[in-house]
Amino acid sequence: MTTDAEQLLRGAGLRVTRPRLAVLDAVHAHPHADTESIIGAVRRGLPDVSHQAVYDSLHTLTAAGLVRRIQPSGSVARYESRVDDNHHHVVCRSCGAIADVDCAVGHAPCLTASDDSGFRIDEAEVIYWGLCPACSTAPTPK
Amino acid sequence: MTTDAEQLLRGAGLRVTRPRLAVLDAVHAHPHADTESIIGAVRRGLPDVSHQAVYDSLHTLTAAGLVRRIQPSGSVARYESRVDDNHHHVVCRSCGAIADVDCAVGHAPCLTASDDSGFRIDEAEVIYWGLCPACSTAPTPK
DNA sequence: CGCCGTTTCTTGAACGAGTCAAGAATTGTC
DNA sequence: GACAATTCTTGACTCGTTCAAGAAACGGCG
Repeated sequence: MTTDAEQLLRGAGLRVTRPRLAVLDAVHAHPHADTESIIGAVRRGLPDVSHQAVYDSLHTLTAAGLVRRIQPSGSVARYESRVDDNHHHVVCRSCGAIADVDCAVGHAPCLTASDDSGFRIDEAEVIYWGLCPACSTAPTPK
Repeated sequence: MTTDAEQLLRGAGLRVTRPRLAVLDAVHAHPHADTESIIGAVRRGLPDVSHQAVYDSLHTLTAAGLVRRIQPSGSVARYESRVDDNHHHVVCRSCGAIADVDCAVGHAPCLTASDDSGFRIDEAEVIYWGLCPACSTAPTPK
């Protein structure tokens, strides 16, 4: 496992550091986790990492395209390791649960807007809002 | 104009207050404005409104469906008055500019996920990421 | 194998959008 | 007009995230 992560980092031209390896593992192990959860997961194997190291690592990994950052309205930043496979997310309005959804309309056509206003579009991000199975049957979150 | 806004509020079963009217006007006048801009716009006509009144009004109006809240990753909350017409947004990665885009695939089919994981989906939100015309020709944001 | 320059991490303070809470003012109804 | 309910004002406060300075780790080189 560590070897995997190490190769990913080297492949991206990044230095291999303990915090980065741990962060990469944590994101793989906990898809859609927020930063605080990732800090917790990282510290299980590396008790003394600073929160800042995790923030820095997440930024670096995101910039390198090794993890993806998502942030639905009203939520804190979350991270996942599925990248470059054109999938989207469903978010529960009630409990905030997130699940993956493959692209609705085939391969990657979501990238086509009807009128792009002159923008050079490079990514289409889709978030479906609704209620997860649990909240759907048992309403009234509060 | 005020009459319009007043009818919208009454139609939604909301009390008609000066701050709410001003907020509604401001959102109509400045699509995709963030909260701070809206506060500024509101205070041009109503100098003594508290920021809290604006926050409250925006929440109420959003809950009533009179305005829509959008919040692209890394941005603060923004509001717009186009509701219920199934349009999406393009966001410039460089300068943060936002433009409207009509639904790519016809009427409202974006609401169909390929596999909804058991969620009861009620809305599909699409954000296209790219570079606006200005940033596209003049690169290097920094 | 050990040194060196660069990058990354630690520590701790700071920031800003947004929220909470208590009391005063306003709304709409009787 | 007066009352109950809602909304607004004021001001403190939270929480995720960023900033900044110095210490430590990384990896290329001899």
